[in-house]
Formats: sequence, C-alpha cells, structure tokens
Amino acid sequence: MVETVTEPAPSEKGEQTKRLIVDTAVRLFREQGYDKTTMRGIAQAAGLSVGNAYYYFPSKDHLVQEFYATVQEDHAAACAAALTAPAPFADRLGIAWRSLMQTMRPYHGFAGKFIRTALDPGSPVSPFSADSAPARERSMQIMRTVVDGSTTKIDPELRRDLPELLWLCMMGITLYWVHDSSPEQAKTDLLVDRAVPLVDRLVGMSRLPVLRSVTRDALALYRALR
Amino acid sequence: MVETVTEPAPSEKGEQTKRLIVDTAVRLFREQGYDKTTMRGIAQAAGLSVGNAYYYFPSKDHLVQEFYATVQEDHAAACAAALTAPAPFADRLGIAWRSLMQTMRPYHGFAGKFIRTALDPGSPVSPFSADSAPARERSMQIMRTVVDGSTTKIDPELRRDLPELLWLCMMGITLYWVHDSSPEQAKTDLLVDRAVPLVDRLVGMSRLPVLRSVTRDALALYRALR
DNA sequence: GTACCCACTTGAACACGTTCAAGTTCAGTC
DNA sequence: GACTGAACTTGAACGTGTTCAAGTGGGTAC
Repeated sequence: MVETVTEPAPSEKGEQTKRLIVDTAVRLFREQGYDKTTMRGIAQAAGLSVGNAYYYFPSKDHLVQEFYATVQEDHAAACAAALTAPAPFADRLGIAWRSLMQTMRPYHGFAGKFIRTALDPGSPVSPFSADSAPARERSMQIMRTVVDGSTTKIDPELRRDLPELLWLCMMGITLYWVHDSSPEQAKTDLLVDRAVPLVDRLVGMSRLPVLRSVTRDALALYRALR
Repeated sequence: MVETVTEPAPSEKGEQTKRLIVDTAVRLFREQGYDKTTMRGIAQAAGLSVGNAYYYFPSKDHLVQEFYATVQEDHAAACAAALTAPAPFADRLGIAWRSLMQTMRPYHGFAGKFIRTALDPGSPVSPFSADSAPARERSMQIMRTVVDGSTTKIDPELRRDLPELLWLCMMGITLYWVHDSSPEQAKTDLLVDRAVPLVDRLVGMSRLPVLRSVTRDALALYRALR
C-alpha cells in the first residue's frame, strides 16, 4: 500500500479503519464503477460516516489512486514470473505490455473516469505528480526489468533511458486503450502485438550510422524536457 | 460557431439567447477560469436562469467546448497569413505549432481543468469524439495546409497521412504543455523549437531504403488503428 | 376574439463531493 | 481513579452541476 497521506503517528486502530475504507472503496469501484460509487456509499458499506473517510483521504480521487495501486500490483505480479529468465527484448516487452492489457481489461468501463482525474495536472493522482512518485516508480521498475533482462544488443546510451521511454509508450497505449471502443478492446491488442516488434526494430536500428545522430538528438531533447 | 446541439427549429430569439450564453460563459472562463465559473454565475451574468442555460447546452462541458472552439479559431487566424506562401516543411510546421503556443498561453492555468474533461472518452468534448468532429477537422485542416504548402520533398504515401500524424503530435505537445509548470511554459517552447527540425529530419529520412520498410509498417499500423 | 400550441423560461429540488465544529474514545500521567 | 490531550468519529451544512414540473409569451388556426 502506498502512503498517500502523511500521518502524525500511525496507530493500530487508525490503520485498520484506513484499510477498511480502502478495501470497501476499491471493492465498490470494481463492482459499480466510479460514478455510481459515492462517498456516502463507501461510508455506508464500510459502516462509518462520510466525514471519517475524509479524515484518512483528502478526496475521492485519492481513493481512486489506491485502486490504481492495486491494479499496478496485479500487473507486476502477473508478469514477474515470466520476466525472471533473460530473453530477447521483443519477447520481454511483449510479456509486460500484454499482461498489462489483461490486468486492466475488467476495468475498461471504469477507466474513462479514472484517466479523467489521472491527467489533471493539478490532481495529486496524476502519474506525473510528485505525490504519485512511488506508484510511478514501481510501474517504471517493470520496464527497467524488461530492459535489464534483455539479451538483445542495445545502444548503451539509449539503454539508459529506454525504460522511461517504454513507460511513456505504455502510458500512450493506456490512453489509446481507454478510448478504444472496439469489442474486447481488440484494437489495443492489435496495437500491442504490432507495436512491440516495431519498437524492437527501432531500438535495433538506432545503432545504425544513419540514425545515430537523430537518435542522440531525440534523447538529448527528452532529457532536457524531463 | 459549432452547432453542438441539434435544435428542432432555430428561431431568431433562441439563437440570440444561445449566443448570449456562449459569450458570457467564454468571457467568464477567460476571466476567472473553469472552477470559479459556475453555471449559476454564468446565468446571473447573462441575466437569465440557470435552467435556461441547460435548455441550450446539455452540460457545462459543452460550454467549455465552445471556449475551445474560439481558441482554435484564434489559432487558425493567427497562422493563416504566414501560411499562404509556400515554404520548406520545417518552416511551416514551426509557424503552426509556435502560433498555437502563443494562442494558448493566456489559458495555461485554466487548461488543466479543460484537458481533464477533454480526455474523458465518455465526454462529447473529447477531441476524438464524433460530437467534436467539426472542431477536430478544423484544427486538422491547419496541419493539412502546412503539408500542402510544403516545398520539401516528402514520400507520397507518408504525405497522405502526415497531417493526421502531425495533428496527433500537436495533441501530444498540448498534453505536455498542460503539465508544463516551468515559467512561461519555457520547456514547451523548447520542445517545439527542437521537435520541429527533428520531425523534419525524420520525414526526410523516411524515404531512405533502411527506413522505408519500418515507415510502411508504422503507417499500416496507424491506419489499422484509426 | 378565442383557443391552442410550442418554443422558451423559471427556480425549487436533487445528489453529489467536500468541510467543519462538535462530539467520543482511549492511552498515558499523576 | 480522575485528568489530559490527541487520535478518531460524527452528521449537518455548503456549494456545485444537473433535472424537471410548472409556468410564460407570442404566433397561428378557426
């Protein structure tokens, strides 16, 4: 669990109540989506008052972040085993991205409302905000694992930033997935299936003399903007 | 103005009231941002009831879309003159993107709340939704103008989809801009300044034998996902 | 002139997220 | 065992976007 709020002195009872609120909220989010899950509903289902939830969580969005964290943990768990043994880059990337799709699939309907708050720069739930740094770092760690265990030869300078770049791609794919209204999100599956070998080829080609210069420039720009 | 709602029979009086509501809403959005502009505030400033605004616009978001349309018109007007004479691709792309930055600059603070609703797939305000097709088409038209007036040699097959791709890039830049907290959004200016020659080089290189195949594949994937 | 119709307008009412002043519980201190 | 203070809990209240049953007004048919 991520500590989204700085507590004065975590005690047993408070921790229990907090957990109860998170669990209830996440359950209701799963069962009935974002809009239909009200703070009053969460409070009632958890058997406490609405103000109590606000004692532990500054906003409904923060509860959504907890939900996001659980999805992320599921994703990490889903591909951990398959990523232990070294393999070609394309294989490992495919494993990671495909398992993300499978992990997120049940929540496609709900994800729209989630991305709404996730992309708000003011919100602490934004994946780029300092507040969600731990969560971001954890999902970026998956991409790092993908790169680190790759048997493919990769330009060292690109390799350094590749995990971050792949993480960005993953955010982009997620954005596409959210807007994907094809049945079972088949189009996103297609995107992943064909983007993986494409990225693989681009990574491989980045070492070619023709592309070397433009790759460096793009990397330098990326670093300047980070 | 975009017709976001299908009226039964547009009469003079109704049209006037509708215009009054839009103008008041856009003015208040400009003056005090999204959150501080309430539906009650708009109604009061326009001298009518809150329910009346809902007779013409299904939601507050639809009023934001009107605001978006005005910004877009400003952008089109801002770069129209500079795009009449043919010029190298990089020059024209720079003109279009840089003028977008200047047009949007005053609304950076407000843009966060806007992107929030803009990226909600359920919302009719999403730039990808059918509801905002006219607005999307108009901003895409700017990118088409950029490509059409380019004196640079471009692979015909890429040229066909280049406007759409540049429009997507523009959306991406806008997304970065919204999250850009550097003073005066200097980082986004840097992004534009350096992304333009980079895109120019990539477009030029796409005709090289080494890149030809990967370019085709990427284009095919893009078309399959559209 | 009267009756009707329908575009247009109203404002109270609803459910929501959020706040807050006021209460309760309880471990530690004397 | 009483006292204290902080952690915890409450529910009414606020302002918001949105809805809706009830009106108003002016043009048209008879």
